[in-house]
Amino acid sequence: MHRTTDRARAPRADAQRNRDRILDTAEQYFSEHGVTGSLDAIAKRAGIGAGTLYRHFPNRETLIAALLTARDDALVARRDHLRSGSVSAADALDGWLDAIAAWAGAFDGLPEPLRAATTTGSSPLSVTCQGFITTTEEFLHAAQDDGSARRDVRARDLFLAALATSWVGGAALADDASAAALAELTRNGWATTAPPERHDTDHHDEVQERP
Amino acid sequence: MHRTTDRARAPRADAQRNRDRILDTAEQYFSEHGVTGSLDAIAKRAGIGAGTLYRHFPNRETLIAALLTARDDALVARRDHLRSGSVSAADALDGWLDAIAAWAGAFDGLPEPLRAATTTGSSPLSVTCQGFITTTEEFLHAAQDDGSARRDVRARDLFLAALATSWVGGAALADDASAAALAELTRNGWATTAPPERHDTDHHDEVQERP
DNA sequence: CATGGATGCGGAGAGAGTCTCCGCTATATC
DNA sequence: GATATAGCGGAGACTCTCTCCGCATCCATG
Repeated sequence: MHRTTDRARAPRADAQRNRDRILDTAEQYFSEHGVTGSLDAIAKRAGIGAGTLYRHFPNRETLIAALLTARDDALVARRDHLRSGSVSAADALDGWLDAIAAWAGAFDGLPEPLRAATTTGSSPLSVTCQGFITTTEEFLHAAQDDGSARRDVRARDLFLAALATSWVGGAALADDASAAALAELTRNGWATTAPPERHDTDHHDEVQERP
Repeated sequence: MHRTTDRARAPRADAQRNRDRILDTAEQYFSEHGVTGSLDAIAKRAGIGAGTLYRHFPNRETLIAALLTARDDALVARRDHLRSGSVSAADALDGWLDAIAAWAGAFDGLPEPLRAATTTGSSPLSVTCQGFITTTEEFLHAAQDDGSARRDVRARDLFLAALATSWVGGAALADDASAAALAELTRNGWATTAPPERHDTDHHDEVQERP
């Protein structure tokens, strides 16, 4: 035996390089063809063998998750900005849900695996989604506490609604207006006051729970 | 030449029989495996060759559309019932959207091709969807006219929202409550009055269009 | 620098699915 | 019955996912 410590050996340089190449290529390929694009095609374009791709990312979901962690940073930044910003709780929640929808729209077809991940606990995507649901909860509670959000709404459902918004606007040929409309519909849904134009006289006279 | 008339020959009996077998088998298979189930497997289970299946239904979408026309009748019946029923315009719209969501949930994964069909004009599913959007428009207009629905909502978007509801509750392991929540969210979204419990004092004081 | 074991590479190929092609069969008509 | 033909079936071309394993590469050590 040659090693005296039991720390793992440093990762091989080529392995790291290949991983990066895969990620770069996948980012580009998924942008062009959506998240259902061929993985073998990505390997070929990246100039590596299929086996290498599958060793780094055993399945499509893992690859997507890795791709998304890069973007997670942006979302976390947005969260922090909204958190510390001077906007109202309602606007913060609104902004956050917008951010989720935008994030879920990073690639064509992305909402589908995200929804699957929110309902089937065990996958790299699941933990990401779970984290964002928790953040949604935070914003939602704040909005509920100051009376600007209905109390009979759950964070998980708002998250799913944001995903759904993204899903509706999904496929290449979709209609942007529809996604916006669904987002608006959702906002009207959770807000305590039916917004006439947006930011109107807020008479939150009726906030009640559903048993 | 043997025929003197130029009438088309009567359709072959086996063709009709095969078509029916395919439809029956597909109905069953899709119920078990969702609309993405293998078409060749359906052919095999139906006891016919793959070629026969593909001659009758050149692609999955066509098969789905054929399968759905059977169910369309139920939806049309529901429409007529709601139309002539004594319920309020708001309840009619609500009931109709419910019916759409239920229809779109007939098979796992059905919402996806339906959404695709609503945005890409040319397919058998598209015309079906278009028809239902038109009906949605009818119910929506009625509700808008009596002030129970916001005027800044489009029928197409409500249809997509119903599809989205079904999509959220989609995959086998999904959470029924979430689908219900999204439906409720949507209802709160289009109704002019934020429903405290359901059917409350309706003070539709603010109905306005968005430019 | 040399070397040897661990680590990672790559691509052939198995398996599953979609869809086509075309020789043959079953069917409707005469 | 005879015959023209609509329709059948399944082999097989193509695509995609994913595995396996002989071989190349890298890094730690002497």
